[in-house]
Amino acid sequence: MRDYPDKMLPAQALAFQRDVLNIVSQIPRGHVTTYGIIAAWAGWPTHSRMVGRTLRYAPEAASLPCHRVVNKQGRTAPGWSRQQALLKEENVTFKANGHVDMQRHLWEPLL
DNA sequence: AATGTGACTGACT
DNA sequence: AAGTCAGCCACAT
Repeated sequence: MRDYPDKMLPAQALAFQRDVLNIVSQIPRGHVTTYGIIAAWAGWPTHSRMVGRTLRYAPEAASLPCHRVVNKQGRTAPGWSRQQALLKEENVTFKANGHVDMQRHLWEPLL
């Protein structure tokens, strides 16, 4: 199983995974970011789905605040109901439709 | 080789 | 607000 795009050279793949995990680790408490933003920041703007894969299979996922990653609509990960509870614990607010209030909590990496 | 399935996104209705 | 559809990729069947 690989957690990175086919077209990447091994060195790029390592950088991609490193960047993804690094960004996730930087998301401030009470904020969220999106798969697309992470992918773009890592230099592969069309690989938002790969970010999801990388997080899903990341061994050290338990030590990362990966619950602070949602899709652009503010939807939480399917099949992971606990994610919403974790976010609510840090005062992240949800809209009536069950989506994160992105307007208020979206965070983007700087530089 | 072909098709279906996602921790996705954007542009439509 | 909620669906649908087309791109998007790696993987499983």
